Amino acid sequence: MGRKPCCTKQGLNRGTWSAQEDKVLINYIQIHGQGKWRDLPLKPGLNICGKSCRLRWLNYLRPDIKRGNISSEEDELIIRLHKLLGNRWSLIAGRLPGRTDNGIKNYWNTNLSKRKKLGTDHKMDHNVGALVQEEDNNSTQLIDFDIKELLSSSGSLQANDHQINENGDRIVADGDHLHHHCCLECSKFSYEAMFEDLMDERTTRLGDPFENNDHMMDLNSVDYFLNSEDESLID
DNA sequence: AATTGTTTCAACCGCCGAACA
DNA sequence: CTGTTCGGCGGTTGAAACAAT
Repeated sequence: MGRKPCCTKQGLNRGTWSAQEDKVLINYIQIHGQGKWRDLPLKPGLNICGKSCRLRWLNYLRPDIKRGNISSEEDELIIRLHKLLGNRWSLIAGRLPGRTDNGIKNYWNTNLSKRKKLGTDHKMDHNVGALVQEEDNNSTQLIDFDIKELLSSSGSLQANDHQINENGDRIVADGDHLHHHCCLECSKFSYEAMFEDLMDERTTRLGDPFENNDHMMDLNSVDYFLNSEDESLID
């Protein structure tokens, strides 16, 4: 019944990795590839839990990793992606080639969150101008959300003639799209789900702004993606 | 040079969904 | 179908490095 246990987790080394342990791990992955973490503690000279091995490889030893020296472009991108995605570090890291989720999380916690507290990132605090498509009696309607209002924790949100109160309850209009994001049973409004759908919907219409060429993504395309209007959907 | 305070970031922890026997 | 583990994730910790006194 069930899987075999991965390791006994008893008597395994913890803490800072030695150069020898790094060498064994790199050697193992070169031969066996990633993903066989369970077998790693069995390797001679590597008495470390497989989970720790995975973390060491992904966050430190991987050959394509970039550490430190976050460029201003990356800095700006992290802020914008964080505004869109929240603390979903792996998603953010996926858009920054060579950067790890742990690295970006650390960077945010030590630099950006501090900056935000000091109120010095106001230049990034512009409207994204999100558009939500809503089906209503077979006609397509656009709802223009003000992202600043959307992200504010208090007050009601205006969406044309629709309103969403601070509890996330839609109190005027009806529509499939908002139904999708407003869990009426629990009255919880999911910004994340809404942003995900916005991203998907815009990607379909405008192409993937994150489609990169193995290196740095094009910030201009992100600006276009985030700020462009699609006149074809407006009545 | 010694001590104390601050910052950085690698590593750990616990949770969750997927996979598996 | 059920119970268990794996792999992945975000939050947090704490040792090491650095700065200030």
